Amino acid sequence: MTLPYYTTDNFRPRTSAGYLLKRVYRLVHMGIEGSWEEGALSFTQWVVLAYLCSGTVSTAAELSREIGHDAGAMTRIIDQLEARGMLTRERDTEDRRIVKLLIAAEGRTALDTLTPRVMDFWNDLFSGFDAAEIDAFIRMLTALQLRLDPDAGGR
Amino acid sequence: MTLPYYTTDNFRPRTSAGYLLKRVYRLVHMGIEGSWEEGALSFTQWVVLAYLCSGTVSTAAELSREIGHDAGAMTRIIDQLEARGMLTRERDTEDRRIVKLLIAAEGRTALDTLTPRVMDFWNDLFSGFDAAEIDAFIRMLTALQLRLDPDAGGR
DNA sequence: ACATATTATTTGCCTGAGCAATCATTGCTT
DNA sequence: AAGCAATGATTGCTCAGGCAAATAATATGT
Repeated sequence: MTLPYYTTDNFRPRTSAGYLLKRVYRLVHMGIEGSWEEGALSFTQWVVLAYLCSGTVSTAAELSREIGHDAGAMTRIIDQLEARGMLTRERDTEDRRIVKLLIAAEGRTALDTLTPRVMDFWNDLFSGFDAAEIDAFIRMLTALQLRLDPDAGGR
Repeated sequence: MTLPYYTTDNFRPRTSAGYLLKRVYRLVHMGIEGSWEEGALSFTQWVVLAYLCSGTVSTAAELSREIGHDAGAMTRIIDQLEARGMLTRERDTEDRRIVKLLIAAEGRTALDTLTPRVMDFWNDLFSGFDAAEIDAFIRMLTALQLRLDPDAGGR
């Protein structure tokens, strides 16, 4: 049994984990997307394409579960990507509820351009820290995620 | 000069820091707000009140800078809090551009109820980790924030 | 003093995400 | 086989947040 981390004395908005999580995420998100040229994909669209390309998911439902994104909103993101020729929809023949998503050539070239930029952004941000620190940071985030959403690991 | 952390081989959406940051923040946000009863403040409204109560900020502009929240949206949050009697606006007499925000008794009682719940949520989430791990996690978040927004430290 | 730049606040507009409802399809139960 | 629950995809609705413009007041430079 460990002691409580926060007490009335040491709990301050500025140094609280919630404030920092939100702030860092937002700065990263805007930092990455802001460096892309006008007319490029949005960060969220990139995430969807990257998941699709990784081969771990192939439908809208899987994507929304995996990313933790609303299914309705996912439909619209896919609409946009389809309209831009980044992917195609194909009704599954065995289970006709399912629409399989197939990344198109256009989508692959977009990924080839954008993914290295995302990696560079993170590598730049992480430069100066040693790998053990970063590993610990990511392990902590993973552990917190798992505790907040026990299903997350089983997927 | 350190080696790049991410390479084409090890960079996967699922284990990337961006995915984890977003997911953990969202789960925390919804976990906290979801545990409050119907009709309570929103999490964002609580954050604003908590900052105000801490005494480190006293105007809308300071709040939006501090929290990293849009100034226009901040006006509306303050509108809501004012409408619910949680705070009052008072035009500054020396610099008439400024509207000083004063937390009301109603606001203090709301904070007295909600703030311990937020602390409990975090303490619960952090239980099982030792303080050194949590410290390292928060130090890392702080360092990343500072690197992403160098002005953040000076405030 | 006067013109210009900056800051604080507010408003309108637009986009994107969450929620609930709907429809089609499949799986399960009896 | 029929009924019912569960799943996948989609749509309309609503709301919150980001952006840009407008307004008012103050600071700065010449």
